[in-house]
Amino acid sequence: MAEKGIKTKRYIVNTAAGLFSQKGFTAVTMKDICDACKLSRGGLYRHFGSTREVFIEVLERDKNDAEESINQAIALGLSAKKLLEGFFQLQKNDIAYNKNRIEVAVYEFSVAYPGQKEYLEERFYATVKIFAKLIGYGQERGEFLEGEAMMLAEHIVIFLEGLKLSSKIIGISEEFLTKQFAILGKLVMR
Amino acid sequence: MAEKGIKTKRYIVNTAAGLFSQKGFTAVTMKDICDACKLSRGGLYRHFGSTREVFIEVLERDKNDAEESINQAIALGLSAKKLLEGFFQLQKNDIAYNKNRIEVAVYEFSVAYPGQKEYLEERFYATVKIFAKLIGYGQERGEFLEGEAMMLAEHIVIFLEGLKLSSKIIGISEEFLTKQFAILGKLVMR
Amino acid sequence: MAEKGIKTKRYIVNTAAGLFSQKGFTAVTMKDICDACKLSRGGLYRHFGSTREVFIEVLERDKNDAEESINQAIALGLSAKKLLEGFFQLQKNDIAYNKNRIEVAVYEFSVAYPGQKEYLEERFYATVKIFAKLIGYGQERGEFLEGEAMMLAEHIVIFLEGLKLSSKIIGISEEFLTKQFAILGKLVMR
Amino acid sequence: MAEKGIKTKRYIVNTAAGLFSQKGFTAVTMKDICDACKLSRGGLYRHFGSTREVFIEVLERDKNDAEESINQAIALGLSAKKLLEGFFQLQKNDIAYNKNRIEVAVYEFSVAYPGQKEYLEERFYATVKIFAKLIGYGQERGEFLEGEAMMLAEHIVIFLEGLKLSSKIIGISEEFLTKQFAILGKLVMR
DNA sequence: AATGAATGAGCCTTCATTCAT
DNA sequence: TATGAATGAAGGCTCATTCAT
Repeated sequence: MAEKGIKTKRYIVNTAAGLFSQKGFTAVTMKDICDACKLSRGGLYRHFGSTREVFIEVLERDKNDAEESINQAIALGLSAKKLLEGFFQLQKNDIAYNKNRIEVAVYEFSVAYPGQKEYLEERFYATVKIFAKLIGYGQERGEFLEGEAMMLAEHIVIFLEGLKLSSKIIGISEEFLTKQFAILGKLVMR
Repeated sequence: MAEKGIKTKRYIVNTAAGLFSQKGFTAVTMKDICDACKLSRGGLYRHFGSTREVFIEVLERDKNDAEESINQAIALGLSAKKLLEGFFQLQKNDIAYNKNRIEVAVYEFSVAYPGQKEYLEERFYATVKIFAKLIGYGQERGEFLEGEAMMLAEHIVIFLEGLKLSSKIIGISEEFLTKQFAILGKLVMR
Repeated sequence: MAEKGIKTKRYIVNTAAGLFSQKGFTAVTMKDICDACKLSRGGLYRHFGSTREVFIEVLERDKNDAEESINQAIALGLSAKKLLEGFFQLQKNDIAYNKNRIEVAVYEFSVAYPGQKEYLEERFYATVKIFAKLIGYGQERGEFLEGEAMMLAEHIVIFLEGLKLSSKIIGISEEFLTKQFAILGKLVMR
Repeated sequence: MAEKGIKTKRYIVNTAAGLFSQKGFTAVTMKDICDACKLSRGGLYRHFGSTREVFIEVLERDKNDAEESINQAIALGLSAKKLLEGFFQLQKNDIAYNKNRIEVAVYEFSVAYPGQKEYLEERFYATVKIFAKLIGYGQERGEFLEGEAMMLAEHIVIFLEGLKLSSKIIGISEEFLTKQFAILGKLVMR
């Protein structure tokens, strides 16, 4: 049965995701992953041949399913403002609770494997497009200010990356996050 | 003579700064620095005992001398708008020409040496304060919109970190930078 | 049913023989054999516990059935010259078509398992004896030159080993082989 | 001073030559060489990056200086018979005292690094040429039988390879060697 | 100050081998 | 019989670090 192998693989990816979030890409070794998974060397290598392979799988796992949810919301005619605020709330939680901050690892990865740049660029723009769609939707409904939706979306995504990066260095409170997202909101909303 | 020693030290720091910018902190080894400096093991160790020591020296070297220049500008009563645009131009150049993007290395460093967090936080806020001062000055002169100068300054610095990070992954044109800085400007200027 | 098991075993031995011929003994791993046989680890281990076991089986398989054929030929009173030339032709084919060059693997095996030396020595002399018998037969019939048949047989076998070894390193043409075997022939035949 | 490094390098090559002679190429690991040299891992790697590098150096070291000695002998007008017998004596000693039997390692090496085949072929023919020269010289002086000197030389070299190979598997006495070399002599000498 | 030889620790990777299914 | 997951040992390789010169 391949069942068990797939389970182990999923388990490794989940465990490794945590490591990459904490320590970045370069600092995580196959041994770290072994230890974290309580798996022997050979056991790990049966599933992944390098941290590169594990990392790619982590990115795949995280592939945004946000797009779908936004399409649904738009189909239902929900308020763009509410939607955007909902998105911001998700990000705030991720940052406040230290989840999903894999951005720096992604950067390190792009340095270590320049050949993967296109893949990472695609990943960046996938997120951008979701925000752009949301902003365009808000503009159509008259809820948001006019402006180039794409540029604004890029601005937001870039700011979020900076925020995730900085949050590892400076202490960040709920209040701080609220204020910063309010600034972001002013750029978009009426 | 200590003269030559100081020169060598400066040379090592400059060379290492390039390495850290390119490869981050973790990926740079003492051997890398030896090779890049064309210096023997013993030669390097005479000056620095670890990559940590070298890195701190790199950060010290980069300590912002921007504060001084801003104080002078304020004393001279120059336009806040011009000043801010000048700052932005500097950042644009740094990014466009691939300079000074040591941010990710700083992050990695903070993970590797959590004990240095305060030092890094201080470094972050040093930059923030410069922007805050500039914004406050512009508000006093009525050139800038009202608002919490500190928060806005933080927003700008965080965005810049994100931009420096992203610029390593996605291709960034002059035009792109101009538009993004324009968005930033709208947050501050009338 | 043991039937299928025996078939699989034979299949493994045949496949492994090719590997040993190509790569020698030491360089072949159980994993190599698994892969070459498209068999799982457990599947292979059911039949053989180590490369040593597989190799011995390969040698057994190759055990010269030449002896029998020579006895028959002698009983029939065939020409010794023709017989020897026939043998040489077989060897030429083996070398020209890259078959059966397991000699070096045998050597490596003797280093890895010194305890098997007697077995290998026996194997060597089995071949020698065939040639000796053939030479003795030719001498009796007056077709061959006088001389110590045993020594000549050893000489031939040693030369053949050298030829098989060298043929892996230097390019060897049909013509080259013909000339070399002619030299060998001169030692024996009138 | 590079002095010490060169000494160590030479020492490693000499020590490794013994290992390769005993165990062949594939079975010798970098660790084996470390242990045999009583050198740490890093210490060995400072000089050689792989067994391949060490092995090539071993072959270089062994590059035949026989050519020179034969040229001198010919210039002095010495007896070809005596010379050939001298050469044979050297080979007998090497085999009897277990020296210099690196032939199988060479073969294994050629399998492991097919790209080095030309180099090895060249090495083979260097030895052949020495014998060919000697045989040609003997023929000129009327000491040796007529015949293609090159072919005979190849025959001798191939036989020697076979002998070195076989000597690892079968027990070989002085007497045995004397007889075998006598057979070889008959091919050449009057 | 600087060189480069050497050590030893640590991670990488591949296998032989076992075992539950 | 056969599969493939898992273990642990062994060897490869790279470094930080020290030291004699």
